[in-house]
Amino acid sequence: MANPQDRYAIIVEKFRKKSLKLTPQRLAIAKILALSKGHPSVEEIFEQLKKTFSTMSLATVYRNVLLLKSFGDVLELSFPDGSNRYDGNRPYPHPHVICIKCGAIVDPALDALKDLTHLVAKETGFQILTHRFDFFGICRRCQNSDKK
Amino acid sequence: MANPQDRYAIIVEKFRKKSLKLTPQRLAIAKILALSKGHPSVEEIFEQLKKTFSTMSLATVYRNVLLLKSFGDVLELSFPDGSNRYDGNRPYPHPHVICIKCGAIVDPALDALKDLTHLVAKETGFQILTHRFDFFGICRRCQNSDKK
DNA sequence: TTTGCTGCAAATAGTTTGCAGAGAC
DNA sequence: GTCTCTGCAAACTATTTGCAGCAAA
Repeated sequence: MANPQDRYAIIVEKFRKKSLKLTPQRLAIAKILALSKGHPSVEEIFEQLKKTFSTMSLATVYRNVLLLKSFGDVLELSFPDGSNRYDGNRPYPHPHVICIKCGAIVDPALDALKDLTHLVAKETGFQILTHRFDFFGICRRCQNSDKK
Repeated sequence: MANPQDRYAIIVEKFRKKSLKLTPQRLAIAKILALSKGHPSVEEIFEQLKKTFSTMSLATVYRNVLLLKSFGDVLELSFPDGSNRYDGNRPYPHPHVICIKCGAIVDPALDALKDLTHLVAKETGFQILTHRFDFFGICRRCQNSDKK
């Protein structure tokens, strides 16, 4: 994983190369996605930016997140309840472990994964382009607070 | 995997045990989900049932699919584009391989999976309840038709 | 007869779109 | 000065809900 500052620089550079305008709103959205340690939702990005840009619009957040997704610089995590959160640090597919109580997301190391992709390609004849591998459960903290 | 007729019988038995009414609509929805070889969407179930029940309502399909999900008799497959499809044959989590061109869904055998769950539980301290493991790619047929 | 289910219509939530003015280059 | 982007409001889509009548048990 690239360091967050680098990820931000990479994204800005892509905007430049594609002759897209570097508006303050766009840069701020990119910065949140690249630097955030968590996995913010569109709503969270919007709330955070309203402090700086009083006229910030949800539509602008949606448009720019879509743009970054299309560049492959943001990974969309879609949850069973239909909500989406975004990862700008590791924009490539990787497994997640998600707490269904508190919403925490952990990224486990799971080296066996690459082999599985090949295995599946071989077995099914598909050309595999991407995947999604998420575990749902209860994190250690929530397990403990249940016991109270 | 139980044979489809058995799956249907199991579901009907659950309705009975829970003192839920065996309405013709409910039974028809359960039957489609249990017997269908594909992975129908709510819309598809609805379209199919309109032929038999001219007054069939989408709300009824949604309500009964929800019911079956809550019993663990139907697995929801949610796609990146936000659409949902349902599997009543194998209602437990299992991997899918999905063609992004034609929408075909294949269920590969993937025995390594159980070990991975334990591995992840150990590494993260989570109590893992369920998971989702989907591959996206292009099926053999669509690969060939591209070449034309 | 009782209770829960269905069908309809309205409500809801998340996301997208059209358009006019603002701002990046 | 040009052309894209933003902000706003309206549109849209998938799903859920309230309610009155209907049907299963």
